[in-house]
Amino acid sequence: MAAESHAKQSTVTRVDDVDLDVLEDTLSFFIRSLNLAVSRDLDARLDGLDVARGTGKVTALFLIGRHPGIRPSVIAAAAMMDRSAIGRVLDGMERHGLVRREPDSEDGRVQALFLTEAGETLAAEVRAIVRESRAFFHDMSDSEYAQVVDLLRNIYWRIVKSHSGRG
Amino acid sequence: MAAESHAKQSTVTRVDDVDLDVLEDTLSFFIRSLNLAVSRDLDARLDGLDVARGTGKVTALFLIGRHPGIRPSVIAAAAMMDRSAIGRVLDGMERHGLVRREPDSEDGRVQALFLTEAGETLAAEVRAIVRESRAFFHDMSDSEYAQVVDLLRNIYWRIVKSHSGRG
DNA sequence: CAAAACTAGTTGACATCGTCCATTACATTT
DNA sequence: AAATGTAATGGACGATGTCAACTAGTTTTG
Repeated sequence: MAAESHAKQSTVTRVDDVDLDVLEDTLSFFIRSLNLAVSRDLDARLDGLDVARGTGKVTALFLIGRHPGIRPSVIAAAAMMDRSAIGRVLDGMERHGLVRREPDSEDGRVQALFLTEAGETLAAEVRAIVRESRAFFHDMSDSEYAQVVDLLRNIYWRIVKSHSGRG
Repeated sequence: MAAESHAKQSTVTRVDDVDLDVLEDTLSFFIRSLNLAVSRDLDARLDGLDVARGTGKVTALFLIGRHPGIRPSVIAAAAMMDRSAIGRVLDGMERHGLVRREPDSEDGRVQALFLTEAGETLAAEVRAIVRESRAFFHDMSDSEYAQVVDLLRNIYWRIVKSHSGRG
């Protein structure tokens, strides 16, 4: 479909002139490399806020805030992470006094997660910052932004659901 | 713009019913979490091929193949990575006999990178596999896929260029 | 020509992350 | 009561990205 300029090779000195080969039309490449840029940007905005570094903390903060009593495994699934990884994230957040873990009343294996006062406050701060992170994509129009979000959101939910159904 | 259902909280047991709060309309969230899923998928496809794990190896392979004599710092910029990180990636590829490093004839500080025979062969294999990775997004139509790629590609190049221009 | 400033690449230290595996505790099924 | 399955924890491991310090070569400046 796309223009496959697969012919000549040439040495380059500046990134601007680089040819990415197949990667030029590969969504996963852009997701993977933009992930680095986006994470750096978010980390900078969240600097000093107890939730910097990693997608897990922010996701956990919002999910617990929105669904008090939620269990760790649900957060793991939504963040596309391992249960043990989320466990460690929660350890850190508990240590920082953001999260409280209680045994679930119905199921003894399960933990129920709640935000502390500090957690609620932080969630509000972070919510504002996350909204501001839209600025990183300042050269996209609102409709373009909404378009990409819609398409990626669909993929996201398909994957999340397919992993919750089976294995 | 988007439906902000910011009111009620409720406990959930399944991921399917989860409300992501602001993240639901946040591009960086989907990029960050899809990055994990996409990387897992690619790693599985590349299993055993000397380039599994990490975006760096694949990017380096294609860039060197396309631009023989390219320098490490250009690859670093294109992969949105640190120069030192790329250096380590190249160490590994050199150890695996995929890449050759030569001193640049014009500038003594600079290295010129080339693929070995094995590198060329691998690049061809990986090119095919990367094309197949389109299957991961099988529930997107070709036009939707092209749409997202176009939009993300623009952002990608803006960031790459802005980082090459200044600091 | 000499000193200063800059650039390319390497190296080591460090924190984080994701994965794998074993273990404990509890539930549900039979 | 026994077996199977699920929730969470903990340790070990490898890979990754970042930062700062260092070497070496180049360009600029006076």
